[in-house]
Amino acid sequence: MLRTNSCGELRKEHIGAEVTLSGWVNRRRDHGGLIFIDLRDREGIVQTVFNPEIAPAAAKAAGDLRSEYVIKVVGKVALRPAGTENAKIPTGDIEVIVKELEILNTSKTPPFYINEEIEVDESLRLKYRYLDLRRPRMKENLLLRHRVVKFMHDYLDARGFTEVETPIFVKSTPEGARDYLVPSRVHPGQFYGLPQSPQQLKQLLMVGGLEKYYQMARCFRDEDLRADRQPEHTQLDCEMSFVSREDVLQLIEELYSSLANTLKPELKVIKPFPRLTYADVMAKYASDKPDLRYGLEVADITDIAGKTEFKVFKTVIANGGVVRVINAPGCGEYTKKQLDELNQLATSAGAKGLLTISLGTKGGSLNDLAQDMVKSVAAKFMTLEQIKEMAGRCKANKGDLLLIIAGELEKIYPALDTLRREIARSLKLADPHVLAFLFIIDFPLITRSKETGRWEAVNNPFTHPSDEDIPLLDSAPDKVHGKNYDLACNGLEIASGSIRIHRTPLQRKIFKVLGYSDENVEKLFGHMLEAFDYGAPPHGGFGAGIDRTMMILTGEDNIRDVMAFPKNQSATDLTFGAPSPVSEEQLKELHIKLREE
RNA sequence: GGCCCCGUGGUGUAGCGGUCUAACAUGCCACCCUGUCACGGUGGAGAUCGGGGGUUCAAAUCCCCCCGGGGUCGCCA
Repeated sequence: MLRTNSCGELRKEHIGAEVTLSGWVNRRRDHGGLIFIDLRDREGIVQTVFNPEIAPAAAKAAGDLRSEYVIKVVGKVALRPAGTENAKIPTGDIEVIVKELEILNTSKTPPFYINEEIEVDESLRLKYRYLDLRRPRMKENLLLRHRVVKFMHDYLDARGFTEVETPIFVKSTPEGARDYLVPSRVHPGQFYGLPQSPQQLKQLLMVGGLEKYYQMARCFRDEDLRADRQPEHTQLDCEMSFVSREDVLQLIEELYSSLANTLKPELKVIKPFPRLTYADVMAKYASDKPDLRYGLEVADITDIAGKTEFKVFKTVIANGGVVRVINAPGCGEYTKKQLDELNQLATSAGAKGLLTISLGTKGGSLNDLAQDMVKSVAAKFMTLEQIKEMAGRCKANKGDLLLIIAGELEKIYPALDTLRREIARSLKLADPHVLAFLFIIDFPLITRSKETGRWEAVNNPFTHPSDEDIPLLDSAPDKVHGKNYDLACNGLEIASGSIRIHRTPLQRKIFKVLGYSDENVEKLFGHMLEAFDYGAPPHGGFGAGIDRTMMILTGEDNIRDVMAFPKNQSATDLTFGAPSPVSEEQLKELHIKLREE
């Protein structure tokens, strides 16, 4: 027997028990005579004591132990002598007096600390991921991830959902992201595509009468990586028949709030989740996934700006542009350098420039503000009254800093969003103990493509248009809203879904508006349309990102820290060294000849 | 592909033209140490400063190119 107990579970009630423990040497304190070994397993750490007077052989052997050796000890749980308790660890009241020691395996000195929470170069962590996983942070993240997924399974099972697996080798379509491809050995020159999501499959499951389906679905996208994006990620994929948007939103809200309350009770969830239309979030937060843990709302001051003598404003407005402001509270005394940095940030996010107006020093109210307290390159082109009016729009006070961006509406959103995040970050406005969920609804269904100038689906072509907007499909497709919805939290998009089209004529109509030829529709979506013809029920659902869910629950700002074996930014797996070349024989079997670049 | 940031003993950092024959902490090795818990003490090994080129009397330090890593835009639900 290798163990009777885990290291981490031992408490006062185990005193007197003879236990066998196995684990890793977390730390060794060799006093010459007495040797203390902190023994670590998944559940925690316990102090073991080697006393040459009690067990001479074991004590002698313990002198050779080094960090990360794997050992088995047999000993007795004892109360620690008075005054030597360690309040920092849960097992700190007791210790194990060792009688026998067996070294199960030795270890080389690890390339980085496992027993200390020190920031280590991430490439090194990824190369030795199996060592990184021993560290408390990664271990806790993976254990929590398991409980989150388990909670979702239980939650949905209790509500009558059935988990159905869908294939990983599916058909490649030109829609959406770039597909990962798998060459077919049996069919020369042909390829499978890996699913970007099981979208069509789950709709067909609804046609198949499953009614309530879910799956922990692996999704693949061959696009560049980001802090919250990996080439493969896991989605809680869910679909229901005979539901309205309201039913789906209720389910998501219940699932996420009970999940957070159960597994992370120390985090505060604001209920009910606010629902904002896409138009609202863009106007107030310049983002479709705003962090609502802080205000810093964007205000429109186009009208006031138009009355000033500031030429930049006049030109922008004359060209149909707008002027927006964000208040940076208490930043009125920012230095030239700090203002330059904000400017830099705004311009690199696509703004033509950033106008700052410093509202003097803290103390007193906006009414006390005098012209000579105002600092801005544009100060002489506007009256004190105009400045106060702008300040009032964004609830600014004396001592604050107005950040103003002028330009074409669509083009200034990124800069406003960037500034809002930056101010919140530097002022530490986002409470790490709050989960600020919100639903975004009433997205536009169809938009004009920037590159091709053609109409394209904002979400996917299966999203049901809002009933009242259906008549607009011919006259003004861009005015049509969809029955889709997003769940965002703390600045991340967490889930996304919609009520789908379930009748062929409407689906054909959408394809027509999107400019698909009849021939293409048959080729790409014929199987879907045919399925709808056989009594497809009304249905809708969502896909929720498990990895991003883990990010908000753990507070990690990088998706790699909630995955066991993630890829780095260049999509390589540093543990295995994938991707890698393959043999000529393998290529030949797949009928593949490499191209000269 | 564009922009920004980073690369110094095993690890984390300091040094930012000369006093660097590269410092500190920790880890590692040896010896000492019977109540520590980031144990303590003494001694020791360990770095061609990511690579290449250039500027200079002199480069870890300045410039250029390359490589690697991260963030971001494009791309992507």
